[in-house]
Amino acid sequence: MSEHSDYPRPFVTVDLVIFTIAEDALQVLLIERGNEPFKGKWALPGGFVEIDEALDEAAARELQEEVGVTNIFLEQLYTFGDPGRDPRGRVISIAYYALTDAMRTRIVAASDAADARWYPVFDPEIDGQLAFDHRQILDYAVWRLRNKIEWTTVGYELLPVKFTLSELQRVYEIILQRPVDKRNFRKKILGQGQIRELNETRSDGAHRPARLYSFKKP
Amino acid sequence: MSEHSDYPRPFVTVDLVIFTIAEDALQVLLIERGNEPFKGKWALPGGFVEIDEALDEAAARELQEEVGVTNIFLEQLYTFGDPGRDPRGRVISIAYYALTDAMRTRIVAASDAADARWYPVFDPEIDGQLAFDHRQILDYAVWRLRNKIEWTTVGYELLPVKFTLSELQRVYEIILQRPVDKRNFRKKILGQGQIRELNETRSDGAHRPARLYSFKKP
DNA sequence: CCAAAAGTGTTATGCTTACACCCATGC
DNA sequence: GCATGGGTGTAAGCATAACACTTTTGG
Repeated sequence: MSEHSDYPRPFVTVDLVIFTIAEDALQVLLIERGNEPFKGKWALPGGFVEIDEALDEAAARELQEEVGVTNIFLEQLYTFGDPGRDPRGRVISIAYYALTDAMRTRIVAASDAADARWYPVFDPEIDGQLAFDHRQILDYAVWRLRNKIEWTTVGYELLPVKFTLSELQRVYEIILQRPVDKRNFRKKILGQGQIRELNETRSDGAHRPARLYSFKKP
Repeated sequence: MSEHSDYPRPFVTVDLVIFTIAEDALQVLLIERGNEPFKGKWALPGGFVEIDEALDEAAARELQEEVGVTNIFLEQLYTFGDPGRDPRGRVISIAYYALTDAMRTRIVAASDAADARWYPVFDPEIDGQLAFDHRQILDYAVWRLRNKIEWTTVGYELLPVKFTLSELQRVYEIILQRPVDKRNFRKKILGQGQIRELNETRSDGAHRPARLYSFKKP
């Protein structure tokens, strides 16, 4: 690095892949674009990184602005910067992904957004509807999430504080898109020692009530 | 994203963690800083992203400029962008890591570099000598490399085209910083089906000559 | 008493680990 | 013939995968 001042400076944004589980599906928050380019298409929420703000802070701020939640799982994913990914100019975007319980969010439309909504990730309806390179970003986020739940405890982040093991198992099945064996699942999850058994049950209709659990925060 | 033109634009660079194996150690390429800030300290090679250049291209170009190699393993690592990481201004850096056979490289000093050299990564000599947040970047790169060699075939990238299994095993031991069982290692590597047995041996002194192998490019 | 989800153990299989001796060569 | 690294197989332990019935509740 020699001298700074004469170098071209691209725009830098953060884009967010915000996942939740709702209606028995993995959902991602998308915003309908109100302006060109890609008017009428759907885009991941995002925004510019302020000059005095860390990248994680920018992502957390966007998260707060878009869905009104703080303090949820948020991790840097990858940085996308192909020239031409945004027809308006050189925009480098640091993508993050976040996991939240759907009930904690309140979706707030962004200023230039005609609409914001949850979209089922694996629904073919979404194909061809994404703006910019956001299909690529979303695919990468799904790939990371799938890997991550196999060897970490990140699945809890999609559920409320108190949950049943069946609910957690369903989260895994929805993300992995394959059935999971009930007994092996319980053995594995309980064996991780990250989950606390509560002295409460939830009665959810005409069945045996399920025991509630919560995640042990470290 | 509303209007572009009125947003602050940080500088964007790529930084490279270039690994090689030499003198029975994992080495990283560092450049002695000739100017303030951090004059006299050692920094990872890096440079600005040109306005019409993809991030991967910028990283590959730096690699070519610094060590004169092309077409080696190069992967995006993480993006570092804390305000204050560079005292000269807001600089967001996309870190990459690369793996190369030491013999393929010819180290070329950068324009403002007093010196460039390989440093042993696990040598305490390196402590406190790194400029900017480059200690953090290096630590993260080592962590990624360690994970990656456990479940991929990336180890080959640090060796010449033809190599012996003992050499490959030593690469693993050096990276993981622990001994590896010879028979289990050979079983695992050969079982991956990514390596071709050559009809050649290398005689390396007063011992039984070792059979040579090469990596099957996909 | 019926329907529906909750809950619970054992066996088989495959993968990972531990471990010790003979082989081929140069000097 | 000796020193040195190259090369080889088997048994034990551990983790993963497959699999079916009983329990508890509301209606």
